[in-house]
Amino acid sequence: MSKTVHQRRPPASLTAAVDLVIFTVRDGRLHVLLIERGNMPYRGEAALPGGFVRDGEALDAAARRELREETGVADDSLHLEQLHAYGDPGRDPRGRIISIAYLALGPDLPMPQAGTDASAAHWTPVSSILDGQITLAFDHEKILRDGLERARSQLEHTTIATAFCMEPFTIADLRQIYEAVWGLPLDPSNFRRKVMKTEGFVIPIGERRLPDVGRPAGLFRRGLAETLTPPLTRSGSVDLM
Amino acid sequence: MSKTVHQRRPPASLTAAVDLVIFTVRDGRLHVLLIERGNMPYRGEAALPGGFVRDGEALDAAARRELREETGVADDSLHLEQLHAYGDPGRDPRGRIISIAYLALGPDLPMPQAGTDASAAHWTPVSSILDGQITLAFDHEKILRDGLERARSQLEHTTIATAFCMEPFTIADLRQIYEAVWGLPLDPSNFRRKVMKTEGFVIPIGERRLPDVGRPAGLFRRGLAETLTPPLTRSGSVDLM
DNA sequence: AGTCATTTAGGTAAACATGACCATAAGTGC
DNA sequence: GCACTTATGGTCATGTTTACCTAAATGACT
Repeated sequence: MSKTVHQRRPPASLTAAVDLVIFTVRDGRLHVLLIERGNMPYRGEAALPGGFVRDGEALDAAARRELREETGVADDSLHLEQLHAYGDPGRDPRGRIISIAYLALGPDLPMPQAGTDASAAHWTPVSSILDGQITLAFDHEKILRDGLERARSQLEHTTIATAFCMEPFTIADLRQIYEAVWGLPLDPSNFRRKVMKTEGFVIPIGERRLPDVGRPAGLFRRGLAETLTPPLTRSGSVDLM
Repeated sequence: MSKTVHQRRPPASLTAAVDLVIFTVRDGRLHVLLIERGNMPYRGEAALPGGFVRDGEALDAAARRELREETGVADDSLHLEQLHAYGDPGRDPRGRIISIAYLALGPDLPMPQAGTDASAAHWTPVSSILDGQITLAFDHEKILRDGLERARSQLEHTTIATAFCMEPFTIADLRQIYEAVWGLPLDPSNFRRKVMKTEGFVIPIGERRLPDVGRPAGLFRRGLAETLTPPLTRSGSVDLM
């Protein structure tokens, strides 16, 4: 047998799609953007937003385009990274479609509702999918779980938690992101110490925000650092339950 | 506009391939398995092993099959994980081919040379690609660099370094894996302390290996743990350079 | 004005982890 | 036995983390 043995079998011809796991944090809980499917299959069911990759279009570009179409948000203001490729035969009843899933993180955005694809989109608490209240079309629950695990891990090692925050933000805002994504309460004092000690994580802008109640909090914007050394460990939690 | 706006553009029809970054450690240096291409394009040049995904074949299955075809190694003895999908138009002159790259880690295997695809395969020091001595076809150098970064990161947070070792192995064997992948010398004493302290990383089998020179070393096999808590940091190195 | 609830901000001590280094153990070759 | 090599174990100063505690700054309430 020669090296070309697998060339004898015709390569499968298929279609590529991108699916997006778009996370945000609203009132202390992690939400994901879901759409209600307007076409068969799974018509009327909840699914991750996504669409087909076009001719001559790069994967990242397709993901950016879908993100823009689904959220109406300017391109570069959201964090977007490739998550995983899903290509099991039979994952889509329409045929052989492999999906490149992307993870997007953003602040709690005003969702444009009219005149765009986003009209069918809803922010949904992630917990309501994890506990089975809502089921997703295709293999989208698996994709969502993988995206959640990636987001949780990224918070430990990188500064992307700031992508969830609208600038300027307070240390408490940032802490709520961690608590929502990890599902754990954190000690405010220790959290602040770790964040402040990491050079370039957040930069004070010298102003303060007056809350409804309590002492005013210092305001910050994102720093230039991308990686956390040392990492923020998930273990340092307070057990309030 | 309705949700189906993007359905009007025909989805791109394309071909999917899997490419493999197969790492091993030989005499203290990290090596990657490369093949010499037998067909156009890039005929005669070095490339990562890989091939097309077949009709009805899952991505992971295609990667396993290629791994077996290229190395002649039993399926489940090597660590295999999906790395990233590469789909830029123009990355392959033959047409729109998106490649799902996989990362494989294994011990220094006896490579079957005759009668298989592996006849064109060679273990190549990763350093000789990074410093430009060897150039790779397609975008395979980018894929290799991504795979290397993934492997380096995985060694910090997981126990997959044991996948590089033939059982039973010594702590020094394991340390050499870390030194080869990270490209850093580590303190033997401190390394041992960290490995032993992590519950379920390695399990002593009570025997010892007689080396050519030096005190006999205790032998171990893989434990059940998959994650390292705390992580093994890359910083704890001895500067011998 | 004074008190209270609330939240931010900063500090402390014990436990723990780390890095650099030293000492001893257990083999081989001479 | 002696020199050499590698494995293994320990020490110690230093840094980090955790679980707290205290103080500061505000609005609400009386």
